[in-house]
Amino acid sequence: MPSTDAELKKAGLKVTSPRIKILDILKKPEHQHVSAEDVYRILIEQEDEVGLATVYRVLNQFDDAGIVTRHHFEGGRSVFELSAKKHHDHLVCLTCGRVIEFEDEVIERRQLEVAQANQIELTNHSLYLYGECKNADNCEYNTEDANPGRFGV
Amino acid sequence: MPSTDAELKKAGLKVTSPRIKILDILKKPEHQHVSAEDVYRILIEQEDEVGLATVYRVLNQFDDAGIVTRHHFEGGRSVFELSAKKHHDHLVCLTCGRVIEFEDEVIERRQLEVAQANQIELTNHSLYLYGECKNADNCEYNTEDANPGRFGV
DNA sequence: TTTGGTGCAAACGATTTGCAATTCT
DNA sequence: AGAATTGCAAATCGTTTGCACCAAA
Repeated sequence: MPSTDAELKKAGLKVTSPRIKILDILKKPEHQHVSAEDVYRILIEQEDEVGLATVYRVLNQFDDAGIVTRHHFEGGRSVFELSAKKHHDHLVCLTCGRVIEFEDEVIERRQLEVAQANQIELTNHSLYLYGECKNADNCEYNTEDANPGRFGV
Repeated sequence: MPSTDAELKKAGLKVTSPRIKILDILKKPEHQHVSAEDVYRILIEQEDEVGLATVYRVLNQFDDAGIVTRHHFEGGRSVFELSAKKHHDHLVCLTCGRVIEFEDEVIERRQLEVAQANQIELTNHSLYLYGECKNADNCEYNTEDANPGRFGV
């Protein structure tokens, strides 16, 4: 895996302090799905002074460069995620906000067939499943990771 | 099918002129997927004076009442559609903005299985397929219905 | 040095809200 | 009458931009 610096260079982006910090944040497993405001808040919490506008700009550049993928969850705001090596969809718990990634061959194949049947050349798709954890134990609600209401319906 | 008036009453909403006009617009087949601004524009075109704020309020009330379903297509703004008698997903042409509704048993079933496997009680889901019409002929781009860029990536 | 990047504040587009005037029941 | 609804303008929210200043190559 290339270093953060190398990744930025490869994307044709100058290696700057804000970009390094933001990319490093996105790389942390606990920050798999964050909004621009989330990133901004995290930066402030770790005492790094980066303007909100810069966060938006950098995130957009990362999106353009293919470093991150932008998602439109219910609720309006954009959520970013490090571009996965592998395609996957999302299962979101509406109670605790936990996001589970999954991939289903059958669904993927059917999507292509549906598009085909309608004479459409599929360029991309988005599938989100929303639900609630069956056992309170599984549910991360009340956990420090919990972000209740964030994906509220 | 109940009259517009009856539907509003059943939803516990007072029968007012703006609500009747908006619901009637939503019922037209050519307005299956419209944004609040779309509705507002249509109202003005047909010489009906209704405030934009009212359009938003009414659309939200309809959503709460289950009369319409709100969608979050790529691009930010919300698109509303008369609640379907039958569940379906969407296939969107990014070139002409045309929206094709479809339903696929296999996909539906797999979704439930995926949720089940992850101990999540599925409450709802959203699946959007984005692509481009294969033949320029099929593509409604340049048609009066066309709304290019509206769903642009 | 030269080109691109950054912060800040103002600008934006979509949507919501406070409030006084108006309309259903 | 009395409660719900509307219009308008001001307020929000998430996001983008103009511009003077600063930093990487």
